Amino acid sequence: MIRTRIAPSPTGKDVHIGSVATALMNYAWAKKNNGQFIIRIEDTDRTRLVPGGEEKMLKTLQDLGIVADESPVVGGPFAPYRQSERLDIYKKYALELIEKGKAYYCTCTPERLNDMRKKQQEEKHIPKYDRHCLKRQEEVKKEIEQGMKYVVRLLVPETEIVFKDLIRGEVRFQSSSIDDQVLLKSDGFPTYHLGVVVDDHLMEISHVLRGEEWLPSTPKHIILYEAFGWKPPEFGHVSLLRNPDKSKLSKRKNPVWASDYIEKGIFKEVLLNYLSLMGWSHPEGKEIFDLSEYIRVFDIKDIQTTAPVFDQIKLEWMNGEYIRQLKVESLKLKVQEYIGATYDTRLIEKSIPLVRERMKKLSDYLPLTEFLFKAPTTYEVDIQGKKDILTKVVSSLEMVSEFSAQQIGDVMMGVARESGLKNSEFFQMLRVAITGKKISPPLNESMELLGKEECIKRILAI
RNA sequence: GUCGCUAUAGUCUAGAGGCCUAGGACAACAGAUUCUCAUUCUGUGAACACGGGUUCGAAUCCCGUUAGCGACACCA
Repeated sequence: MIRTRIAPSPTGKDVHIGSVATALMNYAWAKKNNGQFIIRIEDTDRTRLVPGGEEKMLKTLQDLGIVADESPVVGGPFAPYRQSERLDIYKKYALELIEKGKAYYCTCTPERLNDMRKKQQEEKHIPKYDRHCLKRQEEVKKEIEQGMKYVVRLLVPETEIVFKDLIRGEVRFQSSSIDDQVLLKSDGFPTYHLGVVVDDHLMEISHVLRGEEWLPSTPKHIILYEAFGWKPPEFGHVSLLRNPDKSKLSKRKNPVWASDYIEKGIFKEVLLNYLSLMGWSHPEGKEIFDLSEYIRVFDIKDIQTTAPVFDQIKLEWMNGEYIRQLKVESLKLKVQEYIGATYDTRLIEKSIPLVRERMKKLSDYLPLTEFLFKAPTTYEVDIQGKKDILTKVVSSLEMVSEFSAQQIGDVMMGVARESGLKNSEFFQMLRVAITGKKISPPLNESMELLGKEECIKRILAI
């Protein structure tokens, strides 16, 4: 049985797009194999907890269509799915390791640890716990009985750890470079390492696809699995998304929350489609495809090892492609939902065909069509000197019987010819008079939408 | 600093020893269509990091160098 999971920490205001990318792969792998996809919340760091972060994260994932079979919201056979509610479990397993001699108590203070590391750094040694407490366990136990704060540390054995990464192949580490990891913190919460191993085992996770940043921690996890006598899952480490300068994607340099993109008017399906193309490509070279197709053709063995730069330009191009595929009615609904209910429905609907080719994202709609809802108050070009021509425009417009784009165009061509201006000059002047801008949707059609009266009013206002 | 991962155009990628005078997409540039912008269409420039091997033959395999990134917490 294939069971995958993502284990995000609610330390941000929403789900990180990097998490969305790995969630997508885990989800696809589970669904492709008729398995289950699980969301587990790893909220063991109380100092970094962001209020509301978990709810938002869970909701976004749900909205994106990455739906969990088991999670804190829907529950499941291995509940609870929130680590802060599983404290007893971690404690029990930490004690089991101590009994087996695979872990030990430590009462070293942060101060002592700091001093120790400082000294090690000065002597150019790698900072590593000196096992001060390991040699005095009886003493340490007494200290604990007297109420002293303590942690549980993993006793890292002297060995070589070799494992086969699903994406990178064989990877080996010497355990001598690994510190005796803290497993249980002095506040009774587990560290990531304990929590992730215990839960992945208990929840019967078969495949762990996670960010490359975890690769150096994997030997620690394997040591833990061995200490418990458990079979580790398959690991696959996915490359990290990058900023344009190739550093790890960060909010200082890039929008990183899924909601940043949704709020800009990037479609959810586009975010998934684009993210799926980070480090993976469709076997037929297709760029545009939906989630069900992705699930059908996705395979872990096709995941690339190089770390991709997240390119907003290409993301927006893709969104534009989706926009142009939409029917007028569907795009209208999306636009309405995006801009709110205060705009004239009829105008929105009529304007969609005019701007559909010009939009890359929903936030492009309003800047493009503002002039339809409101007369311009400023003009990008000074057309005061063209008043005599504009007067002729007005009288010609007044005579148009059927105020259609076609008729308006015919009549305006006539005025343009008489005006002595080049077509481009004439129409730019008229465009500015009507819209205030040098660039706009097709002018004749726009004028038709505004109606004869409004057009004349706007020209006379110059 | 130590350990690890990675290395095809500005970017995303195809490529699993001969099919590669390296393919596609975004971006750029040029042209066509056009009342502007956009769409659409056509075209152009642009890459196998470097050095050694292995082989009849290497973008593809091996080693080294360089570079980038990541990890070295009572954070995940």
